[in-house]
Amino acid sequence: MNILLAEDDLNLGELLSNFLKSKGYTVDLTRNGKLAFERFNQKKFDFCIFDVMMPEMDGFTLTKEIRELDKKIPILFLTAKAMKEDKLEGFAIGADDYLTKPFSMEELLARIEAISRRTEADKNEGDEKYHVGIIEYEPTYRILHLKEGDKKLTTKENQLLHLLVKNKNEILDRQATLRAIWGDDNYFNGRSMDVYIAKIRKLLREDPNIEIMNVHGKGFKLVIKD
Amino acid sequence: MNILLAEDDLNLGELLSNFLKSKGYTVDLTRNGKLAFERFNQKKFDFCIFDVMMPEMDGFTLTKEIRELDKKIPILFLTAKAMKEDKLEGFAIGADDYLTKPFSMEELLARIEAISRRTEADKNEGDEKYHVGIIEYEPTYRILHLKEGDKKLTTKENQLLHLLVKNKNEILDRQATLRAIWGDDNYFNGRSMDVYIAKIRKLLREDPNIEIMNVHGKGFKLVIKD
DNA sequence: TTTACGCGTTAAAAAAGGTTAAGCCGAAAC
DNA sequence: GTTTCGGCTTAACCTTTTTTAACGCGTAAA
Repeated sequence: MNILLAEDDLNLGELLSNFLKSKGYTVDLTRNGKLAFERFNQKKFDFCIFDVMMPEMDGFTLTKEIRELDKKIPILFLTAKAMKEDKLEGFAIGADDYLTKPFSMEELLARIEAISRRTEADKNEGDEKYHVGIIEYEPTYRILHLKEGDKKLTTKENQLLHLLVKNKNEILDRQATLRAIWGDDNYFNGRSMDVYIAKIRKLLREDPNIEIMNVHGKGFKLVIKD
Repeated sequence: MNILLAEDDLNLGELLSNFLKSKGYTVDLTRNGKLAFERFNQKKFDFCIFDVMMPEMDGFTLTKEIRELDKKIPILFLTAKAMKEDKLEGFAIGADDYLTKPFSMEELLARIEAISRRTEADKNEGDEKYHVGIIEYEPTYRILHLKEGDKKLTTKENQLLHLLVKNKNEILDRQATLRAIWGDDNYFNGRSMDVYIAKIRKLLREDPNIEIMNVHGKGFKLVIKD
């Protein structure tokens, strides 16, 4: 299982990372929210552990950004103080659990396992495979199975399509998507994204029931008629 | 089934959310009425559960706002105290049921299922399809089936028409609609809405029995003669 | 009945998006 | 080391969508 760990205290970070690795998990340690977000968009994770207070981008902001793109991934917060408001805000934005420092390693492990068990039901272990209308799509291998043969997607095409598919029937927020894939939501990246939407639309034309509709000023939405 | 849950006590909120999810429902948890209202306007829900007392916007106000836009969606209230007046007021503004804390999960589930069963008759699972006079309308795909062919609606046209149709024969409150679609009921957005009403009237001219009438100072009302 | 005010409608301005092609740049091939 | 190629960005041009402006009319309050 891949865990994304964001912790600015490097001693604690290393400690946690090593402990979890010793328990058989794969751990990516980052030292602030911004780096964690970048990492999140590069690799597929199954679990997140975020320190609340971090430089560059705090755990709350990070969680909000991630929740725009992934509604399901479990997120566990670490905090120095037992501040109730923090706790409440944490849950409000989609945290799954909360751990107050100092905590024992065993406690951490117990929480991780508990949450994993709970969310295991709808977990996509390993390779994902989607059916987009009549088209099959494998984001892991960046392949789109079209009538005329398999089409290999480029990195950006794949990232964008993957997000669209994961958020089928829901609006994929423009800004959040830009920050997720391009790292910055400036004007030019926005235009670049529009170009990619055009590319993807062309690829999906094979099935006339597939539509990537624009929600003016908000973002895009993948809809499939049937 | 999509449930909108508004509860400021995040511990309780999480508890409920997880319980309902485990029962197969899809749950969106928000921590106050304002956020709940925003969420309500972004996604299609089948059921609401609101705490009465919340910061920013309480359950009553929230219900009033929502009832301006949707007369049918079932709303269940949660309250800490067994205040009779609360209960009465709750029903007065359109609550479907009422649950006093503390309550058991089973009780909650029973109520939800009871209410759902009761209102199931006119439940639109998935894709909606309306008959506006002789014109067919599919809000999900933003399509209006006119004689001369299908007309694709823009985001705003669709949002507004959808609200009108859902509130057929009833006044669609001006301010509430503006807040729902534009996010703000200032003067300019108001004029913008008037422009859209004009656009929609033009589109619906095909059937002379359809009329979007203005209720001075209150809002608009879609009526169909026959 | 006069005076605001709210709405109806059309047109123009502004913003956002759709699409294609050209340019750029780094990695692989030669 | 140079060339070639693939992928991404930027530019250009056009269309669509939304907002703002302008002007006229009906309604309700003073």
